[in-house]
Amino acid sequence: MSIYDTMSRETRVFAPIVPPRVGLYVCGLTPYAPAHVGHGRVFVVFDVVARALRRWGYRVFYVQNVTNLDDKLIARAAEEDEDPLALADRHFATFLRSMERLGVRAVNYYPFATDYVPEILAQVRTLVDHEFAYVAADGSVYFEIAKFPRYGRLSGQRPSALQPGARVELDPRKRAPEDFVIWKAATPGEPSWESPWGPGRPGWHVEDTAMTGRLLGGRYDLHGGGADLIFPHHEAEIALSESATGEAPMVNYWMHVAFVILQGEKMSKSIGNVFDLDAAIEAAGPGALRLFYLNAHYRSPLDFVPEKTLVEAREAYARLSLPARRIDELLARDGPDRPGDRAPEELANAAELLVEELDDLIANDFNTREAIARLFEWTRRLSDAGGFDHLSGEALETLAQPYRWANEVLGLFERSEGTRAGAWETAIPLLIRIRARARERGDFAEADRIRDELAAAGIRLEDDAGATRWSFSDRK
RNA sequence: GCCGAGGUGGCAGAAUGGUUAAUGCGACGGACUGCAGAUCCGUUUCCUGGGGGUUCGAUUCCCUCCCUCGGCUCCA
Repeated sequence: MSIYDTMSRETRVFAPIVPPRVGLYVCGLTPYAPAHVGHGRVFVVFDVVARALRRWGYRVFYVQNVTNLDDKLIARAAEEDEDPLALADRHFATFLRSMERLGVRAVNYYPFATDYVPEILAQVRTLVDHEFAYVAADGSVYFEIAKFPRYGRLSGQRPSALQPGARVELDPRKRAPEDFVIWKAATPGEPSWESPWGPGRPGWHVEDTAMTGRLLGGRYDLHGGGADLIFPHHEAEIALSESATGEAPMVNYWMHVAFVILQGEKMSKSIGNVFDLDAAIEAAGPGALRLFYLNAHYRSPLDFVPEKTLVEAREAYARLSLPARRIDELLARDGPDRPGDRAPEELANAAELLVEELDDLIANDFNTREAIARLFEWTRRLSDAGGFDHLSGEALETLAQPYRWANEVLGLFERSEGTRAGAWETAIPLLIRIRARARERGDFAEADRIRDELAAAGIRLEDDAGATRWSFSDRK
Protein backbone atom coordinates (compact mmCIF):
# COMPACT_ATOMS: atom_id res chain seq x y z
CA MET A 1 0.00 0.00 0.00
CA SER A 2 1.09 3.56 -0.47
CA ILE A 3 0.52 6.83 1.34
CA TYR A 4 1.01 10.42 0.26
CA ASP A 5 3.62 11.93 2.56
CA THR A 6 3.48 15.67 3.13
CA MET A 7 7.20 15.82 3.87
CA SER A 8 8.40 14.33 0.61
CA ARG A 9 5.32 15.50 -1.33
CA GLU A 10 4.92 12.19 -3.02
CA THR A 11 3.03 8.97 -2.66
CA ARG A 12 5.34 6.38 -1.19
CA VAL A 13 5.04 2.69 -0.47
CA PHE A 14 4.23 2.25 3.20
CA ALA A 15 6.86 0.38 5.18
CA PRO A 16 6.62 0.45 8.98
CA ILE A 17 9.77 0.67 11.07
CA VAL A 18 9.08 -2.59 12.89
CA PRO A 19 6.36 -4.49 11.03
CA PRO A 20 3.72 -5.52 11.74
CA ARG A 21 3.60 -2.77 14.33
CA VAL A 22 2.47 0.68 13.26
CA GLY A 23 2.68 3.73 15.48
CA LEU A 24 0.03 6.27 14.53
CA TYR A 25 -0.26 9.64 16.19
CA VAL A 26 -3.01 12.09 15.34
CA CYS A 27 -3.33 15.58 16.75
CA GLY A 28 -6.67 15.69 18.49
CA LEU A 29 -8.65 18.67 19.48
CA THR A 30 -8.45 21.33 22.12
CA PRO A 31 -11.77 20.82 23.85
CA TYR A 32 -12.74 24.37 24.68
CA ALA A 33 -15.91 24.32 22.58
CA PRO A 34 -18.14 21.70 20.95
CA ALA A 35 -16.61 19.94 17.97
CA HIS A 36 -17.74 20.97 14.49
CA VAL A 37 -18.10 19.23 11.15
CA GLY A 38 -14.51 20.05 10.20
CA HIS A 39 -13.15 18.19 13.19
CA GLY A 40 -15.30 15.22 12.37
CA ARG A 41 -13.69 14.85 8.98
CA VAL A 42 -10.20 14.42 10.36
CA PHE A 43 -11.19 11.84 12.90
CA VAL A 44 -13.30 9.83 10.51
CA VAL A 45 -10.46 9.82 7.99
CA PHE A 46 -7.95 8.50 10.48
CA ASP A 47 -10.48 6.04 11.78
CA VAL A 48 -10.53 4.61 8.26
CA VAL A 49 -6.74 4.73 8.01
CA ALA A 50 -6.41 2.65 11.16
CA ARG A 51 -9.19 0.25 10.15
CA ALA A 52 -7.57 -0.33 6.77
CA LEU A 53 -4.13 -0.91 8.24
CA ARG A 54 -5.58 -3.39 10.70
CA ARG A 55 -7.45 -5.20 7.95
CA TRP A 56 -4.13 -5.76 6.23
CA GLY A 57 -2.64 -7.27 9.32
CA TYR A 58 -0.80 -4.34 10.82
CA ARG A 59 -0.96 -3.98 14.57
CA VAL A 60 -1.76 -0.33 14.88
CA PHE A 61 -1.21 1.62 18.08
CA TYR A 62 -3.28 4.74 17.49
CA VAL A 63 -2.70 7.62 19.88
CA GLN A 64 -4.76 10.80 19.67
CA ASN A 65 -3.83 13.51 22.08
CA VAL A 66 -6.05 15.90 23.98
CA THR A 67 -4.71 19.39 24.55
CA ASN A 68 -6.62 19.97 27.73
CA LEU A 69 -4.80 23.11 28.75
CA ASP A 70 -3.90 26.09 26.58
CA ASP A 71 -4.59 29.79 26.22
CA LYS A 72 -7.98 29.44 24.61
CA LEU A 73 -9.13 26.95 27.15
CA ILE A 74 -8.06 29.23 29.97
CA ALA A 75 -9.72 32.23 28.36
CA ARG A 76 -12.97 30.36 27.78
CA ALA A 77 -12.96 28.97 31.29
CA ALA A 78 -12.51 32.45 32.70
CA GLU A 79 -15.51 33.67 30.68
CA GLU A 80 -17.64 30.87 31.99
CA ASP A 81 -16.19 31.03 35.49
CA GLU A 82 -15.19 27.38 35.34
CA ASP A 83 -11.99 25.52 36.05
CA PRO A 84 -10.14 25.13 32.73
CA LEU A 85 -9.39 21.47 33.28
CA ALA A 86 -13.02 20.79 34.17
CA LEU A 87 -14.14 22.65 31.06
CA ALA A 88 -11.83 20.51 28.96
CA ASP A 89 -13.08 17.33 30.57
CA ARG A 90 -16.64 18.34 29.91
CA HIS A 91 -16.12 19.08 26.23
CA PHE A 92 -13.98 16.03 25.77
CA ALA A 93 -16.71 13.82 27.19
CA THR A 94 -19.12 15.29 24.66
CA PHE A 95 -16.57 14.77 21.92
CA LEU A 96 -16.12 11.14 22.84
CA ARG A 97 -19.85 10.56 22.64
CA SER A 98 -19.90 12.15 19.19
CA MET A 99 -17.08 9.88 18.10
CA GLU A 100 -18.89 6.87 19.46
CA ARG A 101 -22.02 7.82 17.55
CA LEU A 102 -19.96 8.30 14.41
CA GLY A 103 -18.45 4.86 14.80
CA VAL A 104 -14.96 6.28 15.34
CA ARG A 105 -13.42 3.69 17.58
CA ALA A 106 -9.99 2.95 16.15
CA VAL A 107 -8.19 5.11 18.70
CA ASN A 108 -6.31 3.10 21.32
CA TYR A 109 -5.42 5.87 23.70
CA TYR A 110 -6.36 9.49 24.29
CA PRO A 111 -3.56 10.98 26.39
CA PHE A 112 -4.23 14.26 28.17
CA ALA A 113 -1.47 16.83 28.06
CA THR A 114 -1.65 17.56 31.77
CA ASP A 115 -0.98 13.90 32.56
CA TYR A 116 2.41 14.17 30.89
CA VAL A 117 3.90 17.13 32.71
CA PRO A 118 6.88 15.09 34.01
CA GLU A 119 7.71 14.01 30.46
CA ILE A 120 7.27 17.57 29.25
CA LEU A 121 9.56 18.93 31.94
CA ALA A 122 12.14 16.29 31.13
CA GLN A 123 12.09 17.23 27.48
CA VAL A 124 12.31 20.95 28.19
CA ARG A 125 15.23 20.30 30.50
CA THR A 126 17.04 18.26 27.87
CA LEU A 127 16.54 21.00 25.32
CA VAL A 128 17.80 23.66 27.73
CA ASP A 129 20.79 21.54 28.74
CA HIS A 130 21.78 21.06 25.14
CA GLU A 131 21.16 24.73 24.39
CA PHE A 132 18.41 24.15 21.88
CA ALA A 133 16.27 26.24 24.18
CA TYR A 134 16.81 29.25 26.39
CA VAL A 135 15.21 30.61 29.53
CA ALA A 136 13.77 34.13 29.44
CA ALA A 137 13.88 36.50 32.37
CA ASP A 138 10.35 35.66 33.48
CA GLY A 139 11.01 31.91 33.57
CA SER A 140 9.48 31.08 30.20
CA VAL A 141 11.48 28.72 28.03
CA TYR A 142 11.80 29.14 24.26
CA PHE A 143 13.03 26.83 21.56
CA GLU A 144 15.61 28.54 19.39
CA ILE A 145 14.89 27.93 15.73
CA ALA A 146 18.42 28.94 14.75
CA LYS A 147 19.68 25.76 16.42
CA PHE A 148 17.66 23.54 14.13
CA PRO A 149 18.64 24.03 10.49
CA ARG A 150 16.03 21.62 9.15
CA TYR A 151 13.24 23.84 10.46
CA GLY A 152 10.77 24.51 7.65
CA ARG A 153 11.26 21.37 5.63
CA LEU A 154 7.80 19.98 6.20
CA SER A 155 5.98 23.13 5.18
CA GLY A 156 8.47 24.34 2.61
CA GLN A 157 8.87 27.51 4.59
CA ARG A 158 12.17 29.20 5.11
CA PRO A 159 12.27 30.95 8.46
CA SER A 160 13.84 34.00 6.85
CA ALA A 161 10.91 34.33 4.45
CA LEU A 162 8.25 34.39 7.11
CA GLN A 163 6.56 37.60 8.00
CA PRO A 164 7.07 37.95 11.68
CA GLY A 165 4.05 39.36 13.39
CA ALA A 166 1.80 38.80 10.38
CA ARG A 167 -0.90 37.45 12.60
CA VAL A 168 0.48 37.28 16.10
CA GLU A 169 2.11 40.05 18.01
CA LEU A 170 5.84 40.02 18.53
CA ASP A 171 7.09 38.88 21.89
CA PRO A 172 10.05 40.81 23.28
CA ARG A 173 11.16 37.85 25.38
CA LYS A 174 12.18 35.92 22.28
CA ARG A 175 15.61 36.09 20.73
CA ALA A 176 14.05 35.64 17.29
CA PRO A 177 10.41 36.07 16.33
CA GLU A 178 10.10 32.52 15.06
CA ASP A 179 11.27 30.98 18.33
CA PHE A 180 8.38 29.32 20.12
CA VAL A 181 7.52 28.84 23.77
CA ILE A 182 7.82 25.39 25.29
CA TRP A 183 7.30 26.37 28.93
CA LYS A 184 5.14 29.30 29.89
CA ALA A 185 5.82 31.16 33.12
CA ALA A 186 2.78 31.03 35.34
CA THR A 187 0.14 33.72 35.38
CA PRO A 188 -1.67 34.06 38.70
CA GLY A 189 -4.96 32.21 38.76
CA GLU A 190 -4.02 29.75 36.03
CA PRO A 191 -3.10 26.12 36.54
CA SER A 192 0.65 25.74 36.96
CA TRP A 193 3.32 23.23 37.84
CA GLU A 194 6.63 23.62 39.58
CA SER A 195 9.71 23.56 37.38
CA PRO A 196 13.41 24.37 37.58
CA TRP A 197 12.54 27.72 35.99
CA GLY A 198 9.74 28.53 38.35
CA PRO A 199 6.02 27.74 38.21
CA GLY A 200 4.54 27.49 34.77
CA ARG A 201 2.70 25.34 32.28
CA PRO A 202 3.57 23.53 29.06
CA GLY A 203 3.68 25.20 25.68
CA TRP A 204 1.53 23.68 23.00
CA HIS A 205 4.04 21.96 20.73
CA VAL A 206 6.03 20.22 23.42
CA GLU A 207 2.97 18.46 24.77
CA ASP A 208 2.86 16.30 21.69
CA THR A 209 6.54 15.48 21.49
CA ALA A 210 6.69 14.60 25.17
CA MET A 211 3.75 12.25 24.73
CA THR A 212 4.98 10.69 21.51
CA GLY A 213 8.41 10.25 22.99
CA ARG A 214 6.89 8.34 25.83
CA LEU A 215 4.25 6.40 23.94
CA LEU A 216 5.74 5.88 20.49
CA GLY A 217 9.44 6.60 20.85
CA GLY A 218 11.76 9.01 19.09
CA ARG A 219 10.84 7.61 15.71
CA TYR A 220 7.49 6.32 14.60
CA ASP A 221 5.54 5.58 11.46
CA LEU A 222 2.62 7.88 10.87
CA HIS A 223 1.62 11.28 12.08
CA GLY A 224 -1.63 12.89 11.05
CA GLY A 225 -3.78 15.91 11.60
CA GLY A 226 -5.58 18.74 9.90
CA ALA A 227 -3.73 20.62 7.18
CA ASP A 228 -3.69 23.74 9.34
CA LEU A 229 -1.26 22.05 11.69
CA ILE A 230 1.55 21.67 9.18
CA PHE A 231 2.96 25.02 10.12
CA PRO A 232 3.95 25.79 12.72
CA HIS A 233 2.77 22.94 14.90
CA HIS A 234 4.17 19.93 13.13
CA GLU A 235 7.27 21.80 12.11
CA ALA A 236 7.82 22.59 15.76
CA GLU A 237 7.24 19.00 16.77
CA ILE A 238 9.96 17.85 14.42
CA ALA A 239 12.40 20.42 15.75
CA LEU A 240 11.66 19.54 19.37
CA SER A 241 11.69 15.79 19.06
CA GLU A 242 14.69 15.46 16.80
CA SER A 243 16.68 17.91 18.90
CA ALA A 244 15.73 16.28 22.17
CA THR A 245 16.16 12.65 21.16
CA GLY A 246 18.85 12.95 18.53
CA GLU A 247 16.79 10.56 16.42
CA ALA A 248 15.53 11.44 12.97
CA PRO A 249 13.27 11.47 11.21
CA MET A 250 10.73 11.64 13.97
CA VAL A 251 8.04 10.43 11.58
CA ASN A 252 8.22 8.48 8.33
CA TYR A 253 4.86 9.48 6.85
CA TRP A 254 2.97 12.71 7.42
CA MET A 255 -0.71 12.71 6.53
CA HIS A 256 -2.77 15.89 6.44
CA VAL A 257 -6.49 16.14 5.92
CA ALA A 258 -7.86 19.06 3.91
CA PHE A 259 -10.46 21.42 5.31
CA VAL A 260 -14.19 21.38 5.25
CA ILE A 261 -15.23 24.55 3.48
CA LEU A 262 -18.27 26.50 4.61
CA GLN A 263 -19.37 29.56 2.67
CA GLY A 264 -16.11 29.68 0.78
CA GLU A 265 -13.91 29.58 3.83
CA LYS A 266 -12.33 26.99 6.05
CA MET A 267 -14.75 25.95 8.75
CA SER A 268 -13.14 27.25 11.89
CA LYS A 269 -13.98 28.14 15.41
CA SER A 270 -12.00 31.36 15.20
CA ILE A 271 -13.81 32.51 12.05
CA GLY A 272 -17.06 31.46 13.61
CA ASN A 273 -18.46 29.72 10.52
CA VAL A 274 -18.98 26.38 12.14
CA PHE A 275 -21.65 23.73 11.88
CA ASP A 276 -21.92 21.72 15.06
CA LEU A 277 -20.86 18.09 14.72
CA ASP A 278 -23.62 16.67 16.87
CA ALA A 279 -26.20 18.67 14.96
CA ALA A 280 -24.87 17.17 11.74
CA ILE A 281 -24.97 13.64 13.15
CA GLU A 282 -28.52 14.31 14.28
CA ALA A 283 -29.61 15.69 10.93
CA ALA A 284 -28.00 13.16 8.61
CA GLY A 285 -27.41 10.09 10.73
CA PRO A 286 -23.94 8.77 11.45
CA GLY A 287 -23.63 6.57 8.39
CA ALA A 288 -24.65 9.35 6.03
CA LEU A 289 -22.23 11.76 7.65
CA ARG A 290 -19.40 9.29 7.25
CA LEU A 291 -20.46 8.86 3.65
CA PHE A 292 -20.22 12.63 3.16
CA TYR A 293 -16.71 12.71 4.59
CA LEU A 294 -15.41 9.69 2.71
CA ASN A 295 -17.07 10.73 -0.51
CA ALA A 296 -14.14 13.02 -1.26
CA HIS A 297 -10.45 12.28 -1.18
CA TYR A 298 -9.06 13.25 2.22
CA ARG A 299 -6.54 15.63 0.66
CA SER A 300 -9.18 17.62 -1.23
CA PRO A 301 -11.10 20.48 0.32
CA LEU A 302 -14.70 19.48 0.87
CA ASP A 303 -17.63 21.85 0.51
CA PHE A 304 -20.28 21.83 3.19
CA VAL A 305 -23.51 23.50 2.18
CA PRO A 306 -25.99 23.66 5.05
CA GLU A 307 -29.49 22.45 4.17
CA LYS A 308 -28.08 20.71 1.13
CA THR A 309 -25.06 18.61 1.96
CA LEU A 310 -26.71 16.63 4.72
CA VAL A 311 -29.89 16.06 2.76
CA GLU A 312 -27.89 14.78 -0.17
CA ALA A 313 -25.81 12.55 2.06
CA ARG A 314 -28.90 11.11 3.65
CA GLU A 315 -30.56 10.35 0.32
CA ALA A 316 -27.41 8.82 -1.10
CA TYR A 317 -26.81 6.79 2.02
CA ALA A 318 -30.35 5.43 2.03
CA ARG A 319 -29.96 4.26 -1.54
CA LEU A 320 -26.51 2.83 -1.07
CA SER A 321 -27.47 0.82 1.95
CA LEU A 322 -30.83 -0.47 0.76
CA PRO A 323 -29.71 -3.94 -0.42
CA ALA A 324 -27.60 -4.32 2.70
CA ARG A 325 -30.61 -3.54 4.85
CA ARG A 326 -32.84 -5.97 2.98
CA ILE A 327 -30.25 -8.72 3.25
CA ASP A 328 -29.82 -8.09 6.95
CA GLU A 329 -33.57 -8.09 7.47
CA LEU A 330 -33.81 -11.54 5.93
CA LEU A 331 -30.82 -12.88 7.86
CA ALA A 332 -32.14 -11.44 11.10
CA ARG A 333 -35.55 -12.96 10.52
CA ASP A 334 -34.51 -16.43 9.36
CA GLY A 335 -30.96 -16.81 10.59
CA PRO A 336 -27.80 -17.47 8.59
CA ASP A 337 -28.94 -20.98 7.67
CA ARG A 338 -32.15 -19.92 5.94
CA PRO A 339 -32.87 -22.21 2.99
CA GLY A 340 -33.02 -20.96 -0.57
CA ASP A 341 -31.25 -20.74 -3.88
CA ARG A 342 -27.55 -20.30 -4.34
CA ALA A 343 -26.28 -16.96 -5.53
CA PRO A 344 -25.86 -16.78 -9.30
CA GLU A 345 -22.28 -17.72 -9.98
CA GLU A 346 -21.53 -14.61 -11.95
CA LEU A 347 -22.75 -12.40 -9.15
CA ALA A 348 -20.90 -14.36 -6.49
CA ASN A 349 -17.66 -14.04 -8.42
CA ALA A 350 -18.27 -10.36 -8.94
CA ALA A 351 -18.64 -9.88 -5.20
CA GLU A 352 -15.26 -11.49 -4.57
CA LEU A 353 -13.58 -9.43 -7.24
CA LEU A 354 -15.17 -6.26 -6.00
CA VAL A 355 -13.78 -6.74 -2.51
CA GLU A 356 -10.30 -7.15 -3.96
CA GLU A 357 -10.79 -4.04 -6.01
CA LEU A 358 -11.97 -2.10 -2.98
CA ASP A 359 -8.89 -3.14 -1.04
CA ASP A 360 -6.70 -1.98 -3.91
CA LEU A 361 -8.39 1.39 -4.02
CA ILE A 362 -7.88 1.96 -0.33
CA ALA A 363 -4.29 0.76 -0.59
CA ASN A 364 -3.70 3.58 -3.03
CA ASP A 365 -3.56 6.44 -0.56
CA PHE A 366 -7.03 5.73 0.80
CA ASN A 367 -9.16 6.39 -2.25
CA THR A 368 -12.42 6.17 -0.37
CA ARG A 369 -14.31 8.11 -3.02
CA GLU A 370 -13.59 5.63 -5.76
CA ALA A 371 -14.46 2.80 -3.40
CA ILE A 372 -17.83 4.36 -2.70
CA ALA A 373 -18.48 4.73 -6.42
CA ARG A 374 -17.86 0.98 -6.79
CA LEU A 375 -20.23 0.29 -3.90
CA PHE A 376 -22.97 2.30 -5.57
CA GLU A 377 -22.46 0.26 -8.71
CA TRP A 378 -22.83 -2.87 -6.62
CA THR A 379 -26.06 -1.60 -5.16
CA ARG A 380 -27.37 -0.94 -8.63
CA ARG A 381 -26.28 -4.35 -9.81
CA LEU A 382 -28.07 -6.09 -6.95
CA SER A 383 -31.17 -4.05 -7.69
CA ASP A 384 -31.03 -5.20 -11.31
CA ALA A 385 -30.69 -8.78 -10.14
CA GLY A 386 -34.10 -8.63 -8.50
CA GLY A 387 -35.16 -9.47 -4.99
CA PHE A 388 -33.39 -11.53 -2.39
CA ASP A 389 -36.33 -13.47 -1.02
CA HIS A 390 -35.48 -16.71 -2.79
CA LEU A 391 -31.81 -16.77 -1.76
CA SER A 392 -30.23 -18.90 0.94
CA GLY A 393 -28.47 -17.44 3.93
CA GLU A 394 -25.14 -18.38 2.44
CA ALA A 395 -26.03 -16.72 -0.84
CA LEU A 396 -27.12 -13.55 0.93
CA GLU A 397 -23.87 -13.47 2.84
CA THR A 398 -21.95 -13.86 -0.40
CA LEU A 399 -23.71 -10.92 -2.00
CA ALA A 400 -23.31 -8.86 1.15
CA GLN A 401 -19.51 -9.14 1.08
CA PRO A 402 -18.90 -5.68 -0.39
CA TYR A 403 -21.14 -4.20 2.28
CA ARG A 404 -19.32 -6.12 4.97
CA TRP A 405 -16.15 -4.66 3.60
CA ALA A 406 -17.65 -1.17 3.66
CA ASN A 407 -18.60 -1.72 7.25
CA GLU A 408 -15.20 -3.00 8.32
CA VAL A 409 -13.05 -0.43 6.54
CA LEU A 410 -15.26 2.61 6.02
CA GLY A 411 -17.54 2.03 9.01
CA LEU A 412 -20.55 2.90 6.90
CA PHE A 413 -23.14 0.50 8.21
CA GLU A 414 -22.21 0.11 11.82
CA ARG A 415 -25.17 1.97 13.10
CA SER A 416 -28.06 0.23 11.51
CA GLU A 417 -31.37 2.00 11.87
CA GLY A 418 -34.00 0.47 14.02
CA THR A 419 -31.97 -0.16 17.13
CA ARG A 420 -34.71 1.54 19.07
CA ALA A 421 -37.36 -0.68 17.58
CA GLY A 422 -38.23 -2.64 20.72
CA ALA A 423 -41.95 -2.75 21.34
CA TRP A 424 -42.66 -1.04 18.04
CA GLU A 425 -41.66 -4.24 16.33
CA THR A 426 -44.89 -5.90 17.41
CA ALA A 427 -47.20 -2.92 17.65
CA ILE A 428 -46.62 -1.45 14.23
CA PRO A 429 -47.06 -4.64 12.21
CA LEU A 430 -50.37 -5.03 13.97
CA LEU A 431 -51.47 -1.57 12.84
CA ILE A 432 -50.20 -2.36 9.38
CA ARG A 433 -52.43 -5.45 9.25
CA ILE A 434 -55.43 -3.45 10.39
CA ARG A 435 -54.70 -0.88 7.73
CA ALA A 436 -54.29 -3.58 5.08
CA ARG A 437 -57.77 -4.92 5.87
CA ALA A 438 -59.16 -1.41 5.54
CA ARG A 439 -57.52 -1.05 2.16
CA GLU A 440 -58.84 -4.44 1.04
CA ARG A 441 -62.40 -3.40 1.69
CA GLY A 442 -61.75 -0.05 0.00
CA ASP A 443 -61.90 2.04 3.15
CA PHE A 444 -59.03 4.32 2.16
CA ALA A 445 -60.12 7.03 4.55
CA GLU A 446 -59.41 4.68 7.44
CA ALA A 447 -56.17 3.49 5.83
CA ASP A 448 -54.93 7.02 5.38
CA ARG A 449 -55.95 7.94 8.89
CA ILE A 450 -53.73 5.19 10.30
CA ARG A 451 -50.84 6.20 8.08
CA ASP A 452 -51.23 9.87 8.97
CA GLU A 453 -51.40 9.26 12.67
CA LEU A 454 -48.35 7.07 12.60
CA ALA A 455 -46.57 9.71 10.51
CA ALA A 456 -47.38 12.26 13.17
CA ALA A 457 -45.76 9.93 15.70
CA GLY A 458 -42.63 9.68 13.57
CA ILE A 459 -43.40 6.34 11.91
CA ARG A 460 -43.40 6.27 8.14
CA LEU A 461 -45.33 3.64 6.21
CA GLU A 462 -44.53 2.74 2.64
CA ASP A 463 -46.57 0.36 0.56
CA ASP A 464 -44.57 -1.99 -1.54
CA ALA A 465 -45.81 -4.73 -3.83
CA GLY A 466 -47.81 -6.93 -1.48
CA ALA A 467 -46.25 -5.58 1.71
CA THR A 468 -45.98 -2.44 3.76
CA ARG A 469 -42.65 -1.33 5.20
CA TRP A 470 -42.21 0.98 8.09
CA SER A 471 -39.35 3.08 9.40
CA PHE A 472 -38.69 5.88 11.80
CA SER A 473 -39.04 9.12 9.93
CA ASP A 474 -37.55 11.53 12.44
CA ARG A 475 -34.41 11.86 10.38
CA LYS A 476 -36.42 13.41 7.59
C1' G B 1 5.64 39.19 -0.20
C1' C B 2 6.89 33.90 0.88
C1' C B 3 5.05 28.73 1.40
C1' G B 4 1.14 25.15 0.48
C1' A B 5 -3.45 23.21 -1.57
C1' G B 6 -7.00 23.78 -5.25
C1' G B 7 -10.11 25.45 -10.16
C1' U B 8 -13.98 19.25 -13.62
C1' G B 9 -21.65 19.23 -15.53
C1' G B 10 -27.30 22.64 -12.03
C1' C B 11 -24.69 20.95 -7.22
C1' A B 12 -21.11 17.57 -4.59
C1' G B 13 -17.04 15.25 -6.27
C1' A B 14 -13.48 10.96 -8.71
C1' A B 15 -10.28 9.19 -12.49
C1' U B 16 -6.99 8.31 -16.62
C1' G B 17 -1.31 9.96 -21.68
C1' G B 18 -6.17 7.01 -25.69
C1' U B 19 -13.30 4.33 -27.29
C1' U B 20 -19.56 7.80 -24.87
C1' A B 21 -14.78 11.92 -18.27
C1' A B 22 -16.86 7.68 -12.82
C1' U B 23 -20.26 7.94 -8.81
C1' G B 24 -23.92 10.45 -6.07
C1' C B 25 -27.60 14.40 -5.41
C1' G B 26 -30.99 17.17 -8.21
C1' A B 27 -34.12 17.58 -12.62
C1' C B 28 -37.18 15.31 -16.44
C1' G B 29 -39.83 10.95 -18.45
C1' G B 30 -41.63 6.00 -17.55
C1' A B 31 -42.92 1.44 -14.55
C1' C B 32 -45.26 0.26 -9.95
C1' U B 33 -49.34 2.56 -6.63
C1' G B 34 -56.50 3.72 -4.72
C1' C B 35 -53.29 8.13 -3.48
C1' A B 36 -48.56 9.34 -1.52
C1' G B 37 -43.79 7.68 -0.67
C1' A B 38 -39.99 4.43 -1.40
C1' U B 39 -38.02 1.47 -5.19
C1' C B 40 -36.77 0.21 -10.23
C1' C B 41 -35.80 1.64 -15.51
C1' G B 42 -34.49 5.52 -18.92
C1' U B 43 -32.84 10.57 -20.11
C1' U B 44 -29.88 14.72 -18.38
C1' U B 45 -25.92 14.36 -26.43
C1' C B 46 -23.07 21.25 -25.59
C1' C B 47 -18.50 19.86 -17.71
C1' U B 48 -11.78 19.47 -17.14
C1' G B 49 -10.00 28.27 -15.36
C1' G B 50 -7.08 31.20 -19.81
C1' G B 51 -2.80 30.84 -23.07
C1' G B 52 1.42 28.32 -24.84
C1' G B 53 4.50 23.69 -25.21
C1' U B 54 5.69 18.13 -25.43
C1' U B 55 2.81 14.13 -27.98
C1' C B 56 -0.12 10.54 -33.25
C1' G B 57 -3.29 11.83 -29.01
C1' A B 58 -3.47 16.12 -22.94
C1' U B 59 -8.42 16.84 -18.43
C1' U B 60 -3.74 14.12 -17.10
C1' C B 61 3.11 15.87 -18.27
C1' C B 62 5.94 20.91 -18.73
C1' C B 63 5.87 26.48 -18.79
C1' U B 64 3.10 30.80 -17.94
C1' C B 65 -0.94 33.75 -16.49
C1' C B 66 -5.66 34.40 -13.88
C1' C B 67 -8.76 33.14 -9.80
C1' U B 68 -10.08 30.74 -4.94
C1' C B 69 -8.81 28.81 -0.23
C1' G B 70 -5.24 27.93 3.61
C1' G B 71 -0.51 28.95 6.49
C1' C B 72 3.21 32.74 7.96
C1' U B 73 3.89 30.96 15.52
C1' C B 74 -4.45 30.39 17.71
C1' C B 75 -6.52 26.08 14.67
C1' A B 76 -8.67 19.51 12.71
